[in-house]
Amino acid sequence: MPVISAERMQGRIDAIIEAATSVFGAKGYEAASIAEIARRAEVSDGLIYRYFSNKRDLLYRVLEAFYERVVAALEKEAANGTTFDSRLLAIVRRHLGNFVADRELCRLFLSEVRVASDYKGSTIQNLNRRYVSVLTALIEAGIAAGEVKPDASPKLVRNVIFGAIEHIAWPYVNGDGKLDVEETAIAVTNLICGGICLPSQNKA
Amino acid sequence: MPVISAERMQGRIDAIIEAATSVFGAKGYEAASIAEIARRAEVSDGLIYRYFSNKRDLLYRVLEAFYERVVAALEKEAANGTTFDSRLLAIVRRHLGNFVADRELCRLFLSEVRVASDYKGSTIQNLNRRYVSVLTALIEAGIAAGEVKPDASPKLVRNVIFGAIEHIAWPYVNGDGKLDVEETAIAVTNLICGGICLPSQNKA
Amino acid sequence: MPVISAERMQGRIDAIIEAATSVFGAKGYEAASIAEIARRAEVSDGLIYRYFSNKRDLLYRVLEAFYERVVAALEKEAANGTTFDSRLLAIVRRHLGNFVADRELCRLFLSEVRVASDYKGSTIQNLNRRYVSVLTALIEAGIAAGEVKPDASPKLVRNVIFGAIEHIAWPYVNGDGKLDVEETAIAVTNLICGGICLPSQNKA
Amino acid sequence: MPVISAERMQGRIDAIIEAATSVFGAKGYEAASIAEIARRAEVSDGLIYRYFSNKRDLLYRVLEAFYERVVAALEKEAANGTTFDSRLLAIVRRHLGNFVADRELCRLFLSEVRVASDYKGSTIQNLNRRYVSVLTALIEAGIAAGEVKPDASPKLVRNVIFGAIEHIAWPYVNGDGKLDVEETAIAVTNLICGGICLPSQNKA
DNA sequence: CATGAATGAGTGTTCATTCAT
DNA sequence: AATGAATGAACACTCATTCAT
Repeated sequence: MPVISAERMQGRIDAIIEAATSVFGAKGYEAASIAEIARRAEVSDGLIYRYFSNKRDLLYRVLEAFYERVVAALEKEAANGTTFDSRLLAIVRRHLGNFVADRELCRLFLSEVRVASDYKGSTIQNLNRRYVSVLTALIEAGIAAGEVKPDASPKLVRNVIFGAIEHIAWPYVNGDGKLDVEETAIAVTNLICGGICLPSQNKA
Repeated sequence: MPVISAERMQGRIDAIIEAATSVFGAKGYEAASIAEIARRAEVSDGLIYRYFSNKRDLLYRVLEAFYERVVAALEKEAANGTTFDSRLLAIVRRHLGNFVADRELCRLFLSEVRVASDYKGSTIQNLNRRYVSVLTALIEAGIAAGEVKPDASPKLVRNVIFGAIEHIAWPYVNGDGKLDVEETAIAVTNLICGGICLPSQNKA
Repeated sequence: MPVISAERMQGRIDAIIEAATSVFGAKGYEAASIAEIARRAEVSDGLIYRYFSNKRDLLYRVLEAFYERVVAALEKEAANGTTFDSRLLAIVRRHLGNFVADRELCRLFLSEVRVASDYKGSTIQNLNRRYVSVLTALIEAGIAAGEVKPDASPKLVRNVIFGAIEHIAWPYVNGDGKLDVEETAIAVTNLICGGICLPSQNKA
Repeated sequence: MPVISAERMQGRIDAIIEAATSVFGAKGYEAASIAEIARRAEVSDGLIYRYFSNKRDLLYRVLEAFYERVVAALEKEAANGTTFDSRLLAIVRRHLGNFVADRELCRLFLSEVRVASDYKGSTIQNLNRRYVSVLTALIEAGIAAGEVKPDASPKLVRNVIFGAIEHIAWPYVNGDGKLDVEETAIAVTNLICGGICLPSQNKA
């Protein structure tokens, strides 16, 4: 029988995650200190270790909370739309939009987590798989519906699209340059759909 | 009149860079210690600071040496080929090949440098610009030659291609999975050239 | 609600200051190491940094504790006495006595602090000002009472007296020679009061 | 038979001392580096060790050169004058003047040497003894001539005077405040000669 | 349950000095 | 004689984590 109520406990956890989100976001993982997070959450240092096993775990939980939100939104997004083109555009637009809406958290993910050795096998990686599988599914559906070339590899296409978008968004995420979501989304979608080569060239 | 010959001096520098390459590669930047690098280079700790201004500088110099090599190779590669397709394939193939040939250094670059705050304005960034400009130039040439759609944005295309390749290569670079250079190069090149959508779809 | 009692906390601080006093006193500031101070205080290195912001701060706090004691004693001393002569003698005697009673701390102050660039504006300097102002006030009172020449500059006189005493005490403080407090106090006081020149000389 | 001429050797030594004087003067002993001194003297690091046994020795030689100059000047000064008063004033004036003329070297001496453990028994201390003995001799002469009270202790008087002057000059030497040599010299001399107490007081 | 005092491992960097060339 | 490359010891400070209170 817990001495504090489940609600209060959850409130504590949420407060810590919220504080950690802003401190990690503002300073990065290394430069952030548990003491500062505790202070901001109005909690003692030690309490953090009751709910999180260590600093790294706290980072992951911050990003999990974020990723869950983002995965849900993408999955919902994917339910809409009729044609392949429009649905692809919607996914690309939303993915790009995430970088703008949550720049700090995206930077945290790209620079501190995906690149780290403990990423493999983590909950975050599983969330990432769910996230990207939305696009894989769309492509498979596109093939089935005859909208996408039957010999396209869904996984390859998905990697090309996400890789492209992240590469394009990174300078912005890293605090350098602007990012026009709509324009970029359309350009990327068109490129992926139609390719860059002139048909005449291929015939020649 | 230097007390040691220029050759010996260069030998020292090379030994340090080589040692640093392997230690940084094996442990990552943070976990690597100057003392271990010095030991491996059979040099005193202090000597490293005669040739490199600090640990960070040493990391950059390791990657600069690598990047210079890679840039030169890509520029040479780009000089060959006749058609746009064949030249694009060559560039893609080589870029992918770099990840296989120098996995550790690529990981170092992707995980410790490109993501870091001191990347902007660094010599490495300039080398990176030279590197990617090879592709930009090819696309511009392709447009001029009527091989590439005139409304293609060379910069966007370049970002999509490099982003895609890095995204695809990352799991391998990070020590997970395989990477079939030839197969991947062809698949990516085809996708970029021809897109994924069936022409009939666009007409509908 | 602190985890340890205020007494125990103060005990820790006192132990650190005491340990620092003896280590700084024995080896001087530079040669003293935080590790040794911590060991002697039976405390971890890190704890010192909870109570003191850095090594320099620790030195200052050691001397502040000392100086506060000494200032209070001098101010109390200054309250006694009737004639100017007797009160001046008491101050001179006490100042000289401090060098004997706390040789190590005096040496620390003279050789590591007063001479340092961070002395200006420090708490120690303020304590020093309070300390010396006791003498300035006495001289002003002496002038007001007609015991001291009306054209004597209190500040100059004060500087001459403290400068003289410190100069005389230094060899002793630095571990060389003896210091007879009473004899010296009387000699200095007489010299300051009566000067060294024979009246007949001045008339001639 | 030396491979270089004695003149050239002396030239080297002088150049090193001159360079050391300015570097030590500008940065203090600790912050000065042998490398910088060597660079400024247009000499190799190693050569310094041919003429000076170590960094500390170099500091002492810098100050010896300075002190020899200053001692000679004071001894010459002391030869002039007729009355005790005028000769005392001249010595006090010159001593104060040294702080103004060679502020950096005086600071070096007061803050880095006189306070150090290796001062005792050094050549510098011997020069200092010669320097102050000029004043002792004057006082003894004053006593012999009936100008100074016969019971005045020459050594005590000398210490009071030098202590006072150094105490007064220190803030200026340390880069804080001004120093009016003439005014201060007169005030100090008068105080020492005549004392501060009113004769009437002593009779009462 | 909560606190926050206490721990202590871990390391980049400088520079006086030496000695092979 | 002169050089300057090479050495290597020495240390304050931080902060994630623990556990006595």
